[in-house]
Amino acid sequence: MRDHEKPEIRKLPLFRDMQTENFERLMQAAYAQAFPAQLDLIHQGEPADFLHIVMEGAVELYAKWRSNETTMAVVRPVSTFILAACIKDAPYLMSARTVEKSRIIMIPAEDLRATFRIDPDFAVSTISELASCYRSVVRHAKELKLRNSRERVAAYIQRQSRRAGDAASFILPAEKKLLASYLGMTPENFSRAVKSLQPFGVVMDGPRIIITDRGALDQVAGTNPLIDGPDPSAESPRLETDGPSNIPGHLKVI
Amino acid sequence: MRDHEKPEIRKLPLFRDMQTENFERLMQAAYAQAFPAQLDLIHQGEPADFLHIVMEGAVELYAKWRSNETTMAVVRPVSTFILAACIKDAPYLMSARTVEKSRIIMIPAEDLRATFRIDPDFAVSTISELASCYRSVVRHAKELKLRNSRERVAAYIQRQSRRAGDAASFILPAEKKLLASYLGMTPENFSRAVKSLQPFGVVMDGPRIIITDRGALDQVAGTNPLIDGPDPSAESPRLETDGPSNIPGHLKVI
DNA sequence: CGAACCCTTGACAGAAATCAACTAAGGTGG
DNA sequence: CCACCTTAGTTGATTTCTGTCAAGGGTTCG
Repeated sequence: MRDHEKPEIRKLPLFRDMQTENFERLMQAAYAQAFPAQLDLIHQGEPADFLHIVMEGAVELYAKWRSNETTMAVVRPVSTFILAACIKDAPYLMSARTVEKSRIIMIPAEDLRATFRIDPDFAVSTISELASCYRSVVRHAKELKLRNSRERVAAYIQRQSRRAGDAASFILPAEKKLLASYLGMTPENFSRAVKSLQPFGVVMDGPRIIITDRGALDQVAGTNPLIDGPDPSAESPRLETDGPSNIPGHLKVI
Repeated sequence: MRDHEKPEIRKLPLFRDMQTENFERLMQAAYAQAFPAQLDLIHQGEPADFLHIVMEGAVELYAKWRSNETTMAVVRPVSTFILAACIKDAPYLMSARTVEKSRIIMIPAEDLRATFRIDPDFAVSTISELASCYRSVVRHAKELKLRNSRERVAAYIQRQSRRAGDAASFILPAEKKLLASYLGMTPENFSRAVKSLQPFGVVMDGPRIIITDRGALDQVAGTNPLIDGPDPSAESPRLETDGPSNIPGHLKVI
């Protein structure tokens, strides 16, 4: 593990409050490794042996069934993933592959479980992290069930713009087919959905999205904190609330 | 609270391992109340004040957006619900209403949070409970994204049969329109989906489902523990694994 | 008994997936 | 450096799936 990485991990909400001694022990048991793009890290169904942390790059969490495959999330630095499987000592429900060249740290699940049993502060942090993950997936499921594909795309654009500080223009953070899969539609339909938002103030120029009429977009997107997550401008220094959804160590939004 | 209820709550995985003193204190702060059918208990967006426990009856967790409404889960005795919102001290992401006449116990969220900070065993139980909830929603999202409506219905029938001890026949545990909403389709389509399974060994007679050809049904359903949950026949006395999905205190499957 | 309500069925409309064709961009190997 | 190949993305045509609307049978409950 590189020198600068340990303090970065220590800053994550999950590890921030634990005892230094326990943190150091966890880190000693950890492995760090670099992977090229498009490499499979985890297969769904395998036993969960390691908690993973993305230090650089990006990792896609996806699921397969028969011949279908769908993206469940994309994890960016610095964040953990597949925490729940490690805790339950159960098979991974999702597979993971690198989207780009990535640097990953792996902490043995066994050590993790041992640590939250002896370190109450770490246990509390784990509770908080899991509750956030849970709420994140609930939002994802709500979005899938309540919005149609055009509304999902509109809301997604809305969220990204908001994350960029209410920017009128931003670059899509991943390949469009990946976004399409995350949003539960085909690449073709993603393309069409964006195009159909043109009368509502959305223009796409290659990887760039330009919002020309936010009011009209709002109208279609119907953004709602109970689906799209809390407003990142609403500062929430308290641990008890959902953190902003793209801060290091927080949620797995593309 | 009735005399027999406290020991029942104590048996839940969430409360089983905590210190007696802390359990007693939590119970003292709790309210018990009976509600008629179809009564709203919780509205999404409200601050999470109480952890709820269903002692009798059944509670539907649902979500609304614009004019759409969808069932996210049905909780049956004895189980907790909306744990994550309580932990994060954040707004409920889902609403809740009674399906039938129900008896509910409510534990102030504040006391809950205070308790897992001072009782390490309770913290560990909370971690385990949350991880289970998380995995449950991930499965739900996977099912929605990977299976079409007929496959979802087939898999649902498969799960219910398995839960009834691989029974060839069972009674649907809720109104069909509720099941349809949970499975992400309209009541009309649920009806048609079941009918379309007739050539694959499924007959519906009112509220009763009869499986005449399990092999054919398996073929359509493609049941998979990574979507449908672990096999309840696989006994898992260890706390670390996902428990059977309909045992008291465990997951929110209809 | 009437009034809801649930469920089913049919007809239709709309949404989304699939298939096919084409462009553009990026990478590879000569 | 260029020809070639692969891949992402877009668009159109078509099929399939799903939702909507409407009607009717059956049941429950006041």
